[in-house]
Amino acid sequence: MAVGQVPELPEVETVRRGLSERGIGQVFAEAIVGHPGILEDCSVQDVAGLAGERLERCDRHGKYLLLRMAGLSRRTLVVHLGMSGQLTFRRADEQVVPGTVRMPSGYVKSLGPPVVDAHVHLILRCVGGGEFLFRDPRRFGRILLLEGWDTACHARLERLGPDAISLTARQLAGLLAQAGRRDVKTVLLDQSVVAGIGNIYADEACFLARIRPDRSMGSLDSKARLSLARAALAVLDQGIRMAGTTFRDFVDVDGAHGGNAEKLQVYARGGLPCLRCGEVLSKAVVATRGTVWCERCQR
DNA sequence: AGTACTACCTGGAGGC
DNA sequence: TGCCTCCAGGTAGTAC
Repeated sequence: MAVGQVPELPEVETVRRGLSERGIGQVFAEAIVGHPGILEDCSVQDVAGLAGERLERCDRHGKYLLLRMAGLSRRTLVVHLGMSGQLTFRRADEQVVPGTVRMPSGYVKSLGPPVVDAHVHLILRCVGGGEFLFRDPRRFGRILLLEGWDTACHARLERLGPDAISLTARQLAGLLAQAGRRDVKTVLLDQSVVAGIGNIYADEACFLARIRPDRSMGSLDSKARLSLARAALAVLDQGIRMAGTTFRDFVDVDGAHGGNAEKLQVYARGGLPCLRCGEVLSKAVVATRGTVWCERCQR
């Protein structure tokens, strides 16, 4: 079966944590754009102007990484990993060799060296050696450079709803209640309702909550909405603890794969038996996305 | 106004 | 073996 890999909230959070460990305090010596098409509302020259800037902190809103620059400019380099984006860091004195690393959760990840090829669209060289690499074969990723730390100044970020894991289950359930009569899955994927949920975690949340993804959100009572909200937060939390889901491309800043793929209950399992009841899992297009659910478990 | 659909893009998988 | 076609999906823009 053809499967994708999508940087959703847990994957982007995994990258953010790695960048915070490896990148904060680094001063950029040079910024090189490989493919200008990934830039949005900024030029190659604008990005080159990052030379001399120091990375002060790394935040995240939904699937967007927010690299905050120190100093007078206080600019923000915004990175969206799109479908296949990777943001890795290579230390100059570091020979990255394939191996394993044990996560705090106990999961052992495999390590691979960052690949440098024609799909690397941005290189941020650091003073003293080392470099950030943005690599994105499908080029759905985007890079923006904002003046200041206020991300609401750009339309793309201004229309985002609150970050999913900043919410309590009750708060999230409340947002779902206001989301109209669209399919449950359509609402979960709508970044203006809540930011961070993509196709994988939407399907997993529906399965955990025992709710069909093609039901109208308006048909859910308050108890079901709360159940769905709790399920969404639970699958996101598990994804973060497992350092993300890797099918093919997703890696953290050190080139390590995430461990969540083996935890998935429905995503990419269409036609296989339900892990809860044994029923053959259904697969169809819902909200214009490949969607898998159990006819028996999900109502 | 709210909702639905399509273009963008490339690598991998499967068919013949 | 190799070529061809199809499929994956996040977001903005367009159409209804």
